[in-house]
Formats: sequence, structure tokens, C-alpha cells
Amino acid sequence: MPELPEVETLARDLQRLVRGAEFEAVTLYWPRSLAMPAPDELKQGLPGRHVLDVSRRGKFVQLRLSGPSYLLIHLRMSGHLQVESNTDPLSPYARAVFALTDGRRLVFSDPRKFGRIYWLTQPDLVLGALGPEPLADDLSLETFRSLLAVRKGALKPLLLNQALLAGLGNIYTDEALYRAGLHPLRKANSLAAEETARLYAAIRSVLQQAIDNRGTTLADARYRDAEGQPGHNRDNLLVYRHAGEPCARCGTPIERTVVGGRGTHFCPHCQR
DNA sequence: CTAGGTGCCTGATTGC
DNA sequence: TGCAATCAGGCACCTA
Repeated sequence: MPELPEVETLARDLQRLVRGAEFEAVTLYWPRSLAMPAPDELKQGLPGRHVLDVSRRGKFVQLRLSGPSYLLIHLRMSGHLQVESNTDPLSPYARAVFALTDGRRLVFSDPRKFGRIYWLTQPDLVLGALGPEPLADDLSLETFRSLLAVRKGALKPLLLNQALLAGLGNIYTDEALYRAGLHPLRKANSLAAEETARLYAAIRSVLQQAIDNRGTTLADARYRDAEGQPGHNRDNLLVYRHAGEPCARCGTPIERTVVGGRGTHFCPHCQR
């Protein structure tokens, strides 16, 4: 499933591929993929607008358009964004197709139909609830510490909370906790200073490494970049979907449990 | 604030 | 072998 590194890769691809492009028409094959506005408003309002730039905030792809207005796309579980020629065969899972005036199209496909598209003039309406970016220069260790210090809950659900920190999903949360040597059920406000520092460093290095590898593509969660290519970060996953296999550090079998309703992988020896 | 549950969805996996 | 039930999971939304 696309998390921060996959969305970052996608946004960089789209910045290179569609910056400056102009929308010609929009076709919705699954109108509920459009969270806002009403379908007719998008179909009438988008043609003629240009893509000024593409960026990422949390797990949202953000296209800043002329006007100005903003097209925000959240891929959720199974969403894809690809740029292709309008003569290519269309994916059977295409939910929204943005035809460009240059003969290409931006296709949002999404087998599970969980992804959502927003078109609005005030992006903070959607993005305003997000916490800080984990990789931002101004997210200091001290800021991170203050986020956790006042929280009573377990680390795993907290790190998945986008209002606390924006961009972590199930894969990189498990990987970061493993690298930091912290149990997913540890209470956030119980961390020693050194443990907080380890977690802070682990989150940032896990995410940066995944970006460097253009994201994680698993066998069934078929993440692809804007040109249809998989990422190659899979070999860097040490616990996620490794249940029963020996821990890379100590050899103890990796366990899988459910925390907060989500599959959680950890080493019972290295993570207390 | 925290914890737990449900609904949204369908391809893949599991169970009998 | 084949079909039905279950699972996976990000997020909104609900209740306690």
C-alpha cells in the first residue's frame, strides 16, 4: 500500500511528467472516487487549467493548478496514478481519467475503490488536519519528543495517526519500531530520552531509504510509479510480512499480532 | 484523550 | 477440485 515513500516517488515523477500540462477533459468511471466537488463541477471546471507543480503532503499527491486550485489525490490501499498515451489500453480499474491536451492522460486506477480525489481552492481544508512531515528539516528531535511525551497510547497506533505525524503506514511503522528496538505496544509517554532518539532516527532513515529505492512493491500490493515501474525497496523490509522467519539480528522468529486492528510484525526478543 | 468497533471494497487466501 | 467464507487495510465515523 502506498505510504510516504511511494507517494513521494509518484509526486516527483508527476512533477517531471505533467508540470505545465493542460487538462482537456475528465471522465469518472466510479464517481464516488471523487470526494469533492460534485462530478459536474469538476468536469466543467478542470478543462483549461494547467498543472503548475506537483508535490506531496502526508500520503496525498498535491497538484497545484492554475486558478489557483488544487487537485489532491489519496491512493489509500490500492490506488495508482499513471501517465500514459491516450492510445494505450485503459485499465479495467480506471476510476478517473484526466485527459491532457497533448495526447496523454493521467489515469487514477483503484481496484479497491478506497482512494479519494479532491478538487478545491483551499487545500488546508483537507491537509490542515495532518501532523508534521517526518522528513522535514524543521522536525527536530525535541519537537518529536514533545509529540510523544503527552500521549498515553501505544506506539503503533500513534505512529499510524496522521494527525500526529503524516505519512507513516503499516509497513514503515513496523520497520521503524523494529529498527528502534521498541515494542509496538510500548506506551509513548514511557520512552527514555535515548529510546525517543532511536525512534526518531529510525523513522527518518527507514523512510529515506525507501524513497532512495523508489518505494516498496509487494507481490499483492502492486505499487507502481507514474510510468508503471515497481519500486525496489522490498529487500529492505526486515519484519513486515516476515512472520515465522528468523530475526536478522538475533534469529528469533518474527511474530505477527494484531494491534489496533492492524497486522503488526515484530521481533519478541529485540523489541520489548 | 484513548480504545474499540463498523463500513467502505475486491483480489487473494484459507477452509471445508 | 471448487466454491464460500475470510482476510487485508487507510481512514472516516461512531460509541463507550
